[in-house]
Amino acid sequence: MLPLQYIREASDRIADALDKRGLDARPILSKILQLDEERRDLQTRLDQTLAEANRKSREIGVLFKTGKGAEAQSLKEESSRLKEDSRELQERLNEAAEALQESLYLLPNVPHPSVRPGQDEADNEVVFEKGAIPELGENALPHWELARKFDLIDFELGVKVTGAGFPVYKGKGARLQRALISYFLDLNTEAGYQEVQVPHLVNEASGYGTGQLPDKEGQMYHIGEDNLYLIPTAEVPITNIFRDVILEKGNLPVKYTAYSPCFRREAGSYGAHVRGLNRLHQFDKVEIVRVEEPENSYAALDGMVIHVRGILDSLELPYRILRLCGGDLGFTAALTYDFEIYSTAQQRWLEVSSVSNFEAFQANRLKLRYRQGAEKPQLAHTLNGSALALPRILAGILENYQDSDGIRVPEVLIPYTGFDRIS
RNA sequence: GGAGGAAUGGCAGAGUGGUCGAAUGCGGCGGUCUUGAAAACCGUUGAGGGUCACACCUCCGGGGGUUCGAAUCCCUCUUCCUCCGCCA
Repeated sequence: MLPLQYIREASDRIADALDKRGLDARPILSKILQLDEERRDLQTRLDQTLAEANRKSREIGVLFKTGKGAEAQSLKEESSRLKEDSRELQERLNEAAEALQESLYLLPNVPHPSVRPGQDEADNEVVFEKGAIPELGENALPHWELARKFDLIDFELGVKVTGAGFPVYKGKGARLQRALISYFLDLNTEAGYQEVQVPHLVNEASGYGTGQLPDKEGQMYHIGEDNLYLIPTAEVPITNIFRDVILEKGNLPVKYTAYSPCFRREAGSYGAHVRGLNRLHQFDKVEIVRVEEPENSYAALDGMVIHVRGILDSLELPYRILRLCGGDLGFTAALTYDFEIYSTAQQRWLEVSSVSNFEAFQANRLKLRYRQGAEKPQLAHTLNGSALALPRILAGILENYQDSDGIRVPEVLIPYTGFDRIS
């Protein structure tokens, strides 16, 4: 949610920037400005009415105290009348405020100046590419066949226990997965991110706080009986730690990392592109989250990109970095870099990380602020990224590290797996 | 799940109908004193709306009600604590 103050000051610039998303926000913006004015007008009138009523109440109090209770009667009646007026004003104010809120929820974040206009993923810009694509023999297999051949992942068993998209990892497959989680957490903590373990279910307020609600309701699994949602990413519980929080400037930046399973309904996606580990209902991810002061948030974003690059370099996987175009940019993000590794056996790129700056968009919903000394609190900036998402990394390792009779384990992971080869 | 108790400012903790946004203590900030620091003393110290700035309005867990007037009374929800039950 964009700060209202910002919309008042820069609605034209916002409209121009949102064109890059292919969205004409002008009608919504002018409605917001109009509702805002209406709301403020009603607020002023309500305040005046209440001020008058308060004054009379105080007078009545004084009259009673001085034993002139009889004189209070007419004041009581006047006060009652004011109270009735205020009730009506309050109702109209609530309606205006609610309408304003609804309109504000419709508005996505303003793209950063470096974001190009574009329709969809085809218009994303490749800003970096690294790593040789390995030459694999003709009998190179996609990861789902390797997983079956070496008994690493059992997709059918997952179907039996739960349903499609909930694989069972076995033996060295499970161990490799655990090794990756530990490896990522170690690298993140070394880079100054504090490790946290967070709940995997969140309440409604948290869903709103990070922007999954109300826009992406259908993406999350919902537990109706308790009105809780399974997290689609650790971003939700981690960032909501800071809901309704005022941080001291000296405590910024805040850097957290957490491992969590992620649950996504992914309604309506079937077919070859979701085969194997490519897209799951439950997957593992290690997330990094930062809270920054606005002046530093883009430097922080760069730092996160460099950090994620370092992880991919160490795994020696071929990867590229995309700057998302306006049309592909998530609702809450101002700037996003996607990381994709190349799946040699499938001959396609797989997204393994998405690193974003949300500027004040989430902070505004969260009421996440910071302050220096006696200054007025102001909205912080939030950022997050995957470092990294597991299943596709696993897929990439299986495919790119296969040879004629097995799969090598990347050098850096051997201390974590305890074996150097799957065969 | 059953029975009781509680929820107040960064923290602790007063306040049971009338200038209470709220005593007091601790903490924070500023100052006096000091070579410097500590101690002591003085001052200051919640958030949001609104205003050029004031005024003014809202907020004492959330929502609703009674009243001219609610932190204070009533209803309801949530959370926490104690006891019982169940349990990794």
